[in-house]
Amino acid sequence: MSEDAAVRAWLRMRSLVLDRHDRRREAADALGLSFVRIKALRRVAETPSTLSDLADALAVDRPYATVVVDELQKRGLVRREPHPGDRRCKVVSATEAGQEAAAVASAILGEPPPGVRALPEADLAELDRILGVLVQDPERAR
Amino acid sequence: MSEDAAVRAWLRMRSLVLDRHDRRREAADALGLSFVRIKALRRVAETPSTLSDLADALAVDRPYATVVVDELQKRGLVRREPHPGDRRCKVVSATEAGQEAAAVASAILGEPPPGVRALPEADLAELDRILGVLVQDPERAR
DNA sequence: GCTAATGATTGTGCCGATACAAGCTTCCTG
DNA sequence: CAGGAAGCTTGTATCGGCACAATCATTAGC
Repeated sequence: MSEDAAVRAWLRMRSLVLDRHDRRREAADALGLSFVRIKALRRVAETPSTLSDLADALAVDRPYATVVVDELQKRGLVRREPHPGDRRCKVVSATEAGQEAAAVASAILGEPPPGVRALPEADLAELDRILGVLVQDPERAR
Repeated sequence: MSEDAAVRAWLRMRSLVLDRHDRRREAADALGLSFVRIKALRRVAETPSTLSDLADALAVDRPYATVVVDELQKRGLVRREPHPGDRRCKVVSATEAGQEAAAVASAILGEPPPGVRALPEADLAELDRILGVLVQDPERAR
């Protein structure tokens, strides 16, 4: 029973994010950047990180992370800075322009489906709260 | 205020589906099929459809839908049948093997993150109910 | 100080994702 | 029936995604 609710809820969430309201293409068109690059940009705009960390966050291998950052850097959206304390690392962070671009992306990707805004106040609060629990969940165990 | 909750809830949902619990790769590996192909397979397994409809559902152009179906057919997962009533159309449906493969995919993709199952009964019910409203929402308007 | 781990980069290469153009069959409408 | 619309297929071509292997720079452990 609750088994079913869990699966059903999950499938619904997936459907919403992946099918009914997937605006990734839109964001990609708006910025002229591919999905991964946008994800990388948004990530470093929020928390500057080393190439390795970024690679992990994007779930790609390190060499590819380098390529992605190269591209972003070529466009002046991010910069590489030496890591204080470990000269092997480079810390990637967003430039001014990068922050702006990231904001544009977030505006597009963060815009919820109309139905969400149309929700009764109470439902919205509930939804938000429960999702908050879920994203926090130390389910680092994959 | 509720503005923020809507955006936040949406971002959380996205994060959950796209980052924290994205098992698409896993499904792809398990079946030896790419994302789009799996999506196509699951779709026709549930509701047989014409190539055009499928193309729309996948958000790809028709020629590509043909390619995707070709591949699935070559593997014996789907079959093309003449559309009764319109001989221009082919109706694509899953074979026995296709149904099984689709079930495997669904088992992987439908498995919710552990946190969902760990939710208090009441929260889970709420979540499910609210998401039900959202997916139903005639937000066909993109 | 030497050797092994860690991090970044470069070079190579393959495959999936698609779009676009063109052609064929079938259907519909005048 | 003629002409055009609708649906499928084939052919062509480009591009992004991304892994792998090898290389160089640093750091860390013995």
